[in-house]
Amino acid sequence: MIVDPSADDRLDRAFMALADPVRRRIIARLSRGPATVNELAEPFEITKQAVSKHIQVLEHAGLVTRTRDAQRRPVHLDAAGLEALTAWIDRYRLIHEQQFRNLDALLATDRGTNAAASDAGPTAGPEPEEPRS
Amino acid sequence: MIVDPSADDRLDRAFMALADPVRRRIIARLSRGPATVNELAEPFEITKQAVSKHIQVLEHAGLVTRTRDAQRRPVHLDAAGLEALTAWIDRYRLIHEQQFRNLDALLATDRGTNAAASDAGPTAGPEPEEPRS
DNA sequence: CGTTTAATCAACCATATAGTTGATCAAACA
DNA sequence: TGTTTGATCAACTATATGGTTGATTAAACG
Repeated sequence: MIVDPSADDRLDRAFMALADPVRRRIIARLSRGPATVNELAEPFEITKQAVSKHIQVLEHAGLVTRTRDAQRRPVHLDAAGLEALTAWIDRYRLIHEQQFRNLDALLATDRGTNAAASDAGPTAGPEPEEPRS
Repeated sequence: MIVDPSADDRLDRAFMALADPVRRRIIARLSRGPATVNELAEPFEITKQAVSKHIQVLEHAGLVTRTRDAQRRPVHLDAAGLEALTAWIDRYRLIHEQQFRNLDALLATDRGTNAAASDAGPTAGPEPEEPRS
C-alpha cells in the first residue's frame, strides 16, 4: 500500500485517470452534480464492478470524493483536483508562449543577424527547469 | 496501424502521455525551446531508446513535433495540443462551478425549504451531457 | 571508402490496467 | 429474522506499457 502523495504521483494518477474515455464521461456527468455508482454505470455497456473500479481510480487521483448515504455512496466531483491539472499544463504552455514573444522581440530589434532563424527556436537561455509554485 | 484521430482518441493519448513524470519533464524542458533526443535523454537514468519511445508517445499524442536538421531530429513543443487538454478540463470544471453558483442562488432565495441541503448537491437538472464545442 | 554520431527498429521481459465472473458485506425493509 | 438493494472484494485473463539489449539506418567527417 503506497502512502506517498508526492506531487508527481498525484499528477501521474490524475492525468492517467483522465486518459480513459469512460472516466472522462464520468467526470462530465459529475460536473452536473453528484451521482451513485449505479447511476454512473447506467450509460455504459460494462459491468457495475468495472465502473466501481473506475471510480476508485478517480478517487485515488483526487478528482472525486465519496460520501455515505445509507447503503448508497454518492460520488462528487472535486474541482480542486482538476484545477491542479490545468495549472500544470498552463505553466509550461505559458512559458512556451513567453519564449516566442522573446524571440519576436529579438527578431524585431536584431534583424536576423545569425542563428535563431534556423531551428534553434525560442531562446534556450539558462536553466529555469522546474518553475516550482 | 491506427488511422482514427477521433477527438476521444486524441484526448486519450494526450492525457496518457502526461501521466508519466519523465514525459512531463520532457515537456517542461521543451517549453524553453526545442531539443534533440540526446539532450532530452541526458538528465535521465534510462537509455536513449527509452527516451526515444517517450518522444514518440508525445508526438503521437500531438504534444510535440519533430523536424530534421542533418542527422539530428529536434523536438518542438506543440502548445496547441496542450491547450486542447486545458480546454477539456476547464469545460467541466467551470460547469461544476456554475452548478454551485446556481445552488448558492437557490439557497439565497429559497431558505432550505426541502431537499438540496442533504446530499443532492448542485442542481442535477436535465441532460446537457456533452457540451460539444 | 571507413568511422563516428544521432537516432530508430526489433525482440523480449516485467508489471500494470481494464475487463470479466462469482462471492461477500452492509443497510433498508417486510 | 430473511430478503432485497447498492456496492465492494477476490481471483483470474488479456492486453498495453516502460524498460532493457543488440542490430540497423542515415548523415557527417577524415
